[in-house]
Amino acid sequence: MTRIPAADRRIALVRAALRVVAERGVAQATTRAIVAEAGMSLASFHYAFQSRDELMVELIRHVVDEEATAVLPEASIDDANGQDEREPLRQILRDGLQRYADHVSREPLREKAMLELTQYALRSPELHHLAVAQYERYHALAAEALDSAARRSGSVWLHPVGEVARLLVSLTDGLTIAWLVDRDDAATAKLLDVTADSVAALGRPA
Amino acid sequence: MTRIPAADRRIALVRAALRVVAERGVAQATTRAIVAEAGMSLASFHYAFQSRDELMVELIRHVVDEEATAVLPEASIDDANGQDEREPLRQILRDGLQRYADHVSREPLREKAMLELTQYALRSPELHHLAVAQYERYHALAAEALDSAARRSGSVWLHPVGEVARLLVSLTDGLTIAWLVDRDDAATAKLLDVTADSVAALGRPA
DNA sequence: GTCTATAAAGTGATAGAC
DNA sequence: GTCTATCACTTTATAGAC
Repeated sequence: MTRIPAADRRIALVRAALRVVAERGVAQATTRAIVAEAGMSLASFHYAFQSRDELMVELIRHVVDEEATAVLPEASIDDANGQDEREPLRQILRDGLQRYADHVSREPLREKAMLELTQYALRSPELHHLAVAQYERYHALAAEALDSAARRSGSVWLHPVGEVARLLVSLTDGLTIAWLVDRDDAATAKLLDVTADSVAALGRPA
Repeated sequence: MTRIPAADRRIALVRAALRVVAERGVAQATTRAIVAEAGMSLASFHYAFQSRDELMVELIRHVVDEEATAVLPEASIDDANGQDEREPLRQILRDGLQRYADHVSREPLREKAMLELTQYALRSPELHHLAVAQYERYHALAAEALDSAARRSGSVWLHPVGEVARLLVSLTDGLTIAWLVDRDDAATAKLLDVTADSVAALGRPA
């Protein structure tokens, strides 16, 4: 049972589409631009996908799956070193935010693409549920990271962790937009300080 | 010196364009859709504007000017009643956030349009500066509101107010996106509580 | 399965009558 | 100034040869 070529083509086209969306935006991600990026003919596109919309659905699914692992890889790794030395909650948050900010400034086009794809999904009744799934995923990941941070610092959250998670996701979305607009690294660094302070205030020693 | 008709037409077209963008998105805001909304012929569009891009520039300028007054009308009004009775900082913040959230849920299409227009501007070198101006404006307005909140509550901010302002703008952007995605009013209400707590932690009694 | 060629519909912009 | 008609181009999608 070898993998059928159509499936491979779909994957190649989705990846090409993501590159085009990142580089030039959703509006410029035409079928022609995508097949050119993938090195295929236009007809091959419609052999693999019934329509451009069908590709967009798969594209959004794809980035939701990927982004999850790309943005927050800190939750699990630092959790192994038991209860030996406790970092302050504020510092753990600051470090995590820094990792996120580094990710954004390393791949600004990708983050721009994520935001555009979310809004694209919000404009289509058929795609809206994909945006909902995307943000459920974000919230779950943020909650995990916050749980881990509380454990490692010996703290507890004063609000349900899901509520703090929604705050954290809102914060990261907002700071991403602000940075994409003005690319002000100094302001972002200070913003991370302030953010770490304000979120850390939502926890207390257990 | 009566106002020349072309100027009126430009205003009418900009307003029509905003309605189209809000209802159907930037991608669907074609010249034809806009003139239909404005009740004009296609040729009249190009009599008033050289190109669609020229209208988009004016549209973004227009919404930046308007949004400023629409979103944060609280800063000045409540400031008049001197030093008689002091509200707690946390409560002032919570009320302000509630006003913002009410605005968003009252005009979700408009907020969706604002976000789309920002991203549209971010994709064009010629329009990028408009997004920068938009966010400078937001940050200035947020700083004003935070100054006012500190005064009314007899508090001082532990960080420069500009930094807290950037946090506040990021927060509102983020919570707007989250709500546009899942329309979860209960989660948003709790988010506002958590947000007010965390931002209030950045101030202390003077 | 993969191509070229083309259909069918939509786009921004303009010409030219009035 | 304002319209209708149209140009030149791009888009998604398909037909049909190979």
